[in-house]
Formats: sequence, structure tokens, C-alpha cells
Amino acid sequence: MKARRKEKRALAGEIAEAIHMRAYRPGEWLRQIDLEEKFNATRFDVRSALDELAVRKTIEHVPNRGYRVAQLDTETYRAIRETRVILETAAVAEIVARMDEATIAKLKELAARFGAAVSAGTHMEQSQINGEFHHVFYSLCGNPVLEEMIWSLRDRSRGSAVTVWSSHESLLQSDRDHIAMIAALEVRDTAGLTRLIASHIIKDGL
Amino acid sequence: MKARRKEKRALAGEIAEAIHMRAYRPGEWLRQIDLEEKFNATRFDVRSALDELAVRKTIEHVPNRGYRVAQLDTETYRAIRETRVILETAAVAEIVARMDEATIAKLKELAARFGAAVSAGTHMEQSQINGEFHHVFYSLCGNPVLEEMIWSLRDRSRGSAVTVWSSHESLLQSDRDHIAMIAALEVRDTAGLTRLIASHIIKDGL
DNA sequence: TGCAACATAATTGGCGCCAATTATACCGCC
DNA sequence: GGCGGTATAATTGGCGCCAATTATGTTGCA
Repeated sequence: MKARRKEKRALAGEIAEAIHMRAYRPGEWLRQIDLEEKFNATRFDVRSALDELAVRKTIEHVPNRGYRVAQLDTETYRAIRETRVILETAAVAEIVARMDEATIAKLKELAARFGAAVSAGTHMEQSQINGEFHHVFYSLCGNPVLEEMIWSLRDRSRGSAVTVWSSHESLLQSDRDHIAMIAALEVRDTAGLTRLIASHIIKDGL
Repeated sequence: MKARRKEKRALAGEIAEAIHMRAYRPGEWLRQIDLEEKFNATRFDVRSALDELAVRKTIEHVPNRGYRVAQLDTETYRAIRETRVILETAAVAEIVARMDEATIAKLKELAARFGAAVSAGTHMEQSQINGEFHHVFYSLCGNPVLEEMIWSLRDRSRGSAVTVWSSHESLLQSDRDHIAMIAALEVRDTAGLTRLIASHIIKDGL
């Protein structure tokens, strides 16, 4: 069965998710035939999705060779992190100003769920909850364009040479960071939150 | 004759340029057949280019209706300007630090050419020189990713309701801004340059 | 045994056709 | 004369085929 209609434009997202999940590692070639079968899509859909991801710099296109997962050199990786610091710290001021009890509660819940997922969840659950946490956090800034750019850079960070999710240690670190961020946010410690986020990014990129 | 081979991927850029030149106004539908003839391209190429521009948010895609030039509501426009201020002012510090005599000279030359084009040049010349000026300026920041994001937001600003290039007055203002920017850069007045750029963006968006 | 050139297999990518959908024009009806 | 419904025209968009290109395997030669 090939019951797809709405999935048409979502395929790019699915492939991006797979890359994010390290199903395809940086530098690896993405063969169109494999993707057709894996995602049960037509060749045309696969190509569209690949083109979109290439525009977003998630993957790289080499004429007559195909598409491969982007591999960031250290220079570009540094540039991305610097830009992320600029954007994410700039968002902090607005986030602190717009914060409310309901959102704090939601963040706390997500942080707790992340903590649980770290010890007893799948790779995908961890990533999904983590994404949700950061989404709720940054949507607080009240600037959809800024939020979108933060998200886009976050995606591009995946192709780094430094494997972020590989060790259990970094997951625990992320868990601690989440809690620290909420604490700073609760007492409206703008400077502290800024410092926290900056070091979080510089440290390893997530 | 349809001697095209390299243009394949450049078509999106050409269409973007045409939109930038106001050949197609915000909200206007881009008919694929027209574009085929106008740019002497195949239907497939046109569609690829339109898809790319849609991903970049330069145009908007409506299923079964087609593609139209993005029309920014005031809220989004405000969000873009705010984000531009964040990015472009953040770049200033690095730009001042990396500035050198040769670049200053190049900027002066471009500013002069822009001034000349304002009084006696075509619409396209003005835009091209202006783009070159800003490109040289921001490439100084030494962060390709940051530069690329600045450029991308600058592109998206085009679809604003406020027509930037319409009046001769705003062109003269841009000319004055260029000169003021160079002056501030020359004496390494970081704070002044930051203020200049911020007000430049807030004012009308270019 | 190593290497180069050729043959073969696998993969990408250009392109056009036609169905599905939407806009337009026409005509009859109220 | 206005309005609703239908026929027609225009436009978009899904999809597959096959040529062009690149990778792989093999054979002959030094």
C-alpha cells in the first residue's frame, strides 16, 4: 500500500529526522533507491525532499554523484556556534520578560521527562523531548523569525565531527543544563541565563 | 537557441533578482508558463527554482494554485527587522576589528559609485552596487554563516508593504548612510557604527 | 603481481506527458 | 438585469522513462 497524500511535503522532515537520528552519518551518501523503499515514496518525492534539504544545508549535493549528509569542517562548525550564541543569547532578554508560570510548569515537565528518557528511553524519545523543550523555551521570545533561525542553525549543527549524543555523559549534562536554565529563568536572572546558554553552546553544540 | 547548462541552478537566483527588482510585486502570482518563456527555461527547471525560493521564504506556495511573491504582514516584518538588528549589530564588533585600508578603499569606491548611480543610473545598477557594498562590508566579519543569514534576511525584507526603493529620497538617504558607515568604520567607532546600522534597519529596512 | 584499459552494472538526473484542479466565460433561469 | 450553475479553457503538479554519468568488475599485458 502506498497511502500517502499529506506526507508529500513531510518527507524532507522525515529524512532530516533520520539524519538527525544518525541513521545516516555525516559524509554518507544517500541513495535515492534506498530512500524510495525506506520511506515508501516515489523517486520524484525523494528528489524534491533531497533538494529541499540541500537548500537548507542539511545535506550536500554533488552533480552526477548524488546527495550526502553534510560534513562540517571545524571552521564552519565554529562559525555556526558563534552565530548560535549571538541569536540565542539575544533571545534571552525577551524570554525572561515574557515568561509566565504556565510555561515554567511546562518546561519543568519536559525537563523531568527528558531526565527519565535519559535513563530509560530510546534515542528517539530523548531527541524528541529535548527538541520540544527547546522549542517551548525559544518560542517564548515572541519573534518567530528569530526562533526559526535558531532552529535552522541547531539542525545544521548535527553534521559536526564532534558526536554530541554518543556518550551518556553528555545526555546527563544536557539534563543538568535544562534544570539550571529553568532555575535561572524562574528568578529572572537574565545575565545568568545568558551565560548558561553561551557556555552550553560553546561546550559541544547542543 | 537554448544554450543552458550552468544556468540550471542559477535560475532561482535570476527569479529572485527579478522579484527583488519588483518585476513581480508582493502577492503577485508567478505563472510557470510565463517564467519558462521569460527565462527560456524548461518547466522542470522553473519548478525547481520556485521550490527553492519557497524554501527560502522568498515566495509562497499554495497547492493547486501556484507560487506567489511573499507578502509580509507588519508583524513578520517587525520580527525580521528585529532579527536583522541582532545579527548585523553583532557583526559590527568583528568588522571593526578586521577592517583594513584596502577594504575601506573598496567601500569608498562602491559608495561613490552608488552615489553616482542614484542620480544617473538604472534601477538595477543601484541595487547591484548597493548589494556589493553590503556584501563587502559584512564579509569583513569573518563568519560566513553569520554573513549568509544576514543576506538571507535582507532578501526576505523585500516583500514588505513599505516600498523601500520607490522614492528618490530614500536612495539619497542610503547614500548618506553608506558614507556615515565608512566614516565610523575608519575611526573604529564601534558604538557609533552599531547605532547607525540599527537605526538604518529600523527606519525602513534597507 | 600490479596496473591500465575496457566492458558491464548501478545510479543519477533531465524532461515531457497527461490527469487533477482551479479559473473563466457563457447561458439559461428566476 | 442579476445570479447560479454548467461547460470550457488555462494552469498546476504527479510521475516514469531513458539517456548521461559514474562506479565496479574483469581481462590482458608488462
